[in-house]
Amino acid sequence: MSQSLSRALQILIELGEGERSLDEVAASLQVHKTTAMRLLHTLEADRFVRRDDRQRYHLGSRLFALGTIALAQHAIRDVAQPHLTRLAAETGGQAVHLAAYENGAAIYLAKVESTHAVRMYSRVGLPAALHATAVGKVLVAGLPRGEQDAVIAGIDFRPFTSRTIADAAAYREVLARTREQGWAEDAAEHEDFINCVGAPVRDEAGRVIAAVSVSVPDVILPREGVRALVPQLLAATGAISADWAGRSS
Amino acid sequence: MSQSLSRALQILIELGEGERSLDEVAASLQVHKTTAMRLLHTLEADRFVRRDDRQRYHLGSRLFALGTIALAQHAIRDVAQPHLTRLAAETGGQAVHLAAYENGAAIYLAKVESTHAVRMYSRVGLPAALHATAVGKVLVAGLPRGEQDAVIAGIDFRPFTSRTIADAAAYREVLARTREQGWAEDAAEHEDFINCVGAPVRDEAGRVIAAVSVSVPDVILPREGVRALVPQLLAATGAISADWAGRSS
DNA sequence: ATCACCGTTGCACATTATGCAACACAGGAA
DNA sequence: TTCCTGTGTTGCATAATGTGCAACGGTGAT
Repeated sequence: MSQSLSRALQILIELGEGERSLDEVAASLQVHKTTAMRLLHTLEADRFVRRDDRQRYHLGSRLFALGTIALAQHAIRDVAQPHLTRLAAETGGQAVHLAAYENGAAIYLAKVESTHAVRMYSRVGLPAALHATAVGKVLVAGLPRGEQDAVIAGIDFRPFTSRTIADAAAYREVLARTREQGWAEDAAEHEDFINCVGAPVRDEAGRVIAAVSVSVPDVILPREGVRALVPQLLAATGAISADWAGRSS
Repeated sequence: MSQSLSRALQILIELGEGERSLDEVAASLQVHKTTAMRLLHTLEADRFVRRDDRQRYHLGSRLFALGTIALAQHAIRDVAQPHLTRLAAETGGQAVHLAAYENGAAIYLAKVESTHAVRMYSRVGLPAALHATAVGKVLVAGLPRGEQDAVIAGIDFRPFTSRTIADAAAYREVLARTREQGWAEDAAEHEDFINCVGAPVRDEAGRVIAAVSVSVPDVILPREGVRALVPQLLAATGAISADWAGRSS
């Protein structure tokens, strides 16, 4: 692992929280300001960061240039989008998400915003906890056995709510049930008062390549009401899977 | 400047052109594969790159997570968007762009696609050459004197077409004219058969903070026809500037 | 089973990243 | 205008990390 590079990446992540001065970056990294400055200048040369008139550092345009490409490289998004939109409409304007597994997390690739006033917070690009979300459970349940073991071993079972799964044994049971029934739920495990159901999108060989979820706050539908949305969810994921298979051949 | 970091950033830029294997990355960087691997693993740990089942490397989700933020940090986009859309409609469905200066280039922040079949290629996040585009000229013309001299000194006057400005002296004349008339043009200097006009968006202190352009292929409108769009362009940039001032106070 | 290819690990040392001291510059106050 | 403060920048020496080598491990095809 490269220490300099890690530091530079931390700078980028931190600038995602807001602009910074050289001194602030150096303090945050716990390095001398000269060290921070050289990293920042290197990042600036390739437009990963930019400086304003007052020498404040911001994220640069290269991030959105490459970000657009990175997102477009997830081709499943284009295939899924119309189905996600329809699913959102069919379920009464609930929030619908598409997510994929990446390096220890479920990453949101697409979303259809809820039309309701009360909603959950999410953003394309943000990771969701594998042990506390419906999409996370679906994605881990769909991993090959060896990879799944490695992933579970790396999970920090930190609690989001009093209902969050607390250990690997309980998680494995949930994964087994997810595989058996073909869908998963998050019953106020990630966020109090919000229930989700999720199901897998598969490629033509049956491998899980993404997950779709519907999220509903308690005030709109109780848990049983959210579970009642599973047939529509499964129809949508089935349709996406079929379209993906049709597209690949 | 940090050599390791530069190498890592080159990896990201290259992955923007498509997936790569470890060997391909090492060959491209001209380093031993162990060196490339360590950089890739560091990038992977923070989700700047991801690996697929076949050990191919791709851009990671952190890029679109941070990219979204980076673009949103350009607050002028939100203010300008409705005006860009209207300008595009008023000019008969031409391509309209919003750009800002960043580290030696004009960076496209927003665009309204042309509704015509024949159009120019551009993408949000991509840099445009300062010497060959209307937005480039507007942005450089609006820089403070000292900064402008430094920027011009750094320009590589490479030709895009036979009409591209070829040296700093000619460029300075064009900048002077741009300042005087309040707009600039690209008369098939960036791309054969495409003419553009551009004008500045200013903040309440009169500083140029962005540029707007209208681009039209010859087959749709000849150069004089594009110039005839300048009044509408100026009305739009004036309105954006006013809205920006109103928002800042 | 063997082979070829490609990713990974451990080690030593070559090279670069780092911090220090000094300097330069800009902005604000007197 | 001058002075002071704060912050970014430069040059140098050396400490530390990045690098390449050799060997190994794993996978897929024959």
